[in-house]
Amino acid sequence: MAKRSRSLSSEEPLPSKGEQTRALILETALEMFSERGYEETTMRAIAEKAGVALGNTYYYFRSKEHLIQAFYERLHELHREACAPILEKERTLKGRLHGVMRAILRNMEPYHQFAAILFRSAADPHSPLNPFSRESEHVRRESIGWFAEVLKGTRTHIPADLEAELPSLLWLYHMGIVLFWIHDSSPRQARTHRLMEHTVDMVVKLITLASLPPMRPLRKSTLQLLASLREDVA
Amino acid sequence: MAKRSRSLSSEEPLPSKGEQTRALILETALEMFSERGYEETTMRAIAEKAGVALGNTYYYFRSKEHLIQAFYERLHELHREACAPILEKERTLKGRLHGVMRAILRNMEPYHQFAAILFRSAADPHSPLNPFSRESEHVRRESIGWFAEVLKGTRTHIPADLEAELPSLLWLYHMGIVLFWIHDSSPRQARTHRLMEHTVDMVVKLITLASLPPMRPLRKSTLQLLASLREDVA
DNA sequence: GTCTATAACCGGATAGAC
DNA sequence: GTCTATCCGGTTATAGAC
Repeated sequence: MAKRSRSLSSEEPLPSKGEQTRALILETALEMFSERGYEETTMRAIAEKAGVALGNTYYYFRSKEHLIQAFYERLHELHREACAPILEKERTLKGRLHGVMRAILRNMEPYHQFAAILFRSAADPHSPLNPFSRESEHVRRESIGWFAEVLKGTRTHIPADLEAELPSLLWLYHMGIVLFWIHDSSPRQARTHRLMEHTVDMVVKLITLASLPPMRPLRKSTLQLLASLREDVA
Repeated sequence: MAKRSRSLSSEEPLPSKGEQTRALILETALEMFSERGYEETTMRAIAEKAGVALGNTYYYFRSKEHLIQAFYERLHELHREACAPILEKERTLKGRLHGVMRAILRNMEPYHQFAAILFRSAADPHSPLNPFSRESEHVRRESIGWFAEVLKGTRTHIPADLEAELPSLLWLYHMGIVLFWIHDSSPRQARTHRLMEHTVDMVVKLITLASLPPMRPLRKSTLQLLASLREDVA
């Protein structure tokens, strides 16, 4: 998260002035949000602490909500880093799914209080933060990609029709767990972890069951229902 | 929805002046919300159209959001009226559950656009509109009560342990459908209706299955998990 | 307790000059 | 890219009338 110094010849493009200012504003905002809370942190205060003019913060972030969008993307990067080693180590479906889910919950833990705001906006179909929105599409696609990885790395046999649909379904499952997590006021969100562990078990059993040849008709008709429900969530 | 005239001797308490003013403000606000949208309707405009002073709207509604809370309660009354006849007529579990769910979706239909705002706030664990909040407790309890009614009126045998838990679970199921509904942009929310019809079927089959004697151990352990997850959602 | 009128505060957002 | 000035609307405050 620390900004790399400008010293050198790394092959990555060096941050332009604008990128630096943008980063400065974002850092300042996130820091203040977690210290005082979202509502209590005014755009004016962010600008002042960051040493820029109010108008300038709006040059880089279209609205206060967009600062949260930026936070969301950063959280997503944390998830990416946390999931990669798990997907290299674990070889069972259960181990992989459980590992990924636990990593995600752990990453979010410091932001539990603050995340409520994120998901308030996320529930609004018109907000850019809505997980189904165009703005969130990139993040969503990549997340779904991780769940595809979860499936690919195991030796569990899964029929192709189901395997095509499962990544989106697992992503949806993970959103459900996150929704529970937001409302979970137990210490360190222990309840959510319990729910997650039990449901991961159930999900894995269900996948195994649904992959059995005799289940083919039921599986087909269920997948058909899903197809007919899909908007462009993919 | 029309305000009864003051003419008479009905046994209901006649609305006091204050109640009339309150109702006037609420009617005006809801009308404007559905015409122009929530964000576009200012408190000043509501007050002006209702012919009261701005301060007076705040006398009756602590905030703009509380106007939505009032709408939520009104919607709940619509649901109550729509569900009662269904629970008198239908005698099968499937018929009752399906009827109730369809009635709820139909009632909400005119407010699809507008309901997004409601649920944006509802997703915030700190908002009074959150379905798990103290302010929503009365409405939630009554809703859960309807689902208890759905179960009681059938001849389907359901073991006591499951029957105790089911109303809350069905309520949760119904919240899930509503969540889908909010994000459903298909004409007349046709997708949601399709989802509802299929899942009502599945839920009924699942209940029947879970009620079978051989399922007792699995049922018990699942109910135990649920108990351990419960905060005070009841 | 119900209501009016008016002014002010506060903070998110925008316009336009440099 | 950055700034200052301004707008706009939710909310609050005040002082007084019925």
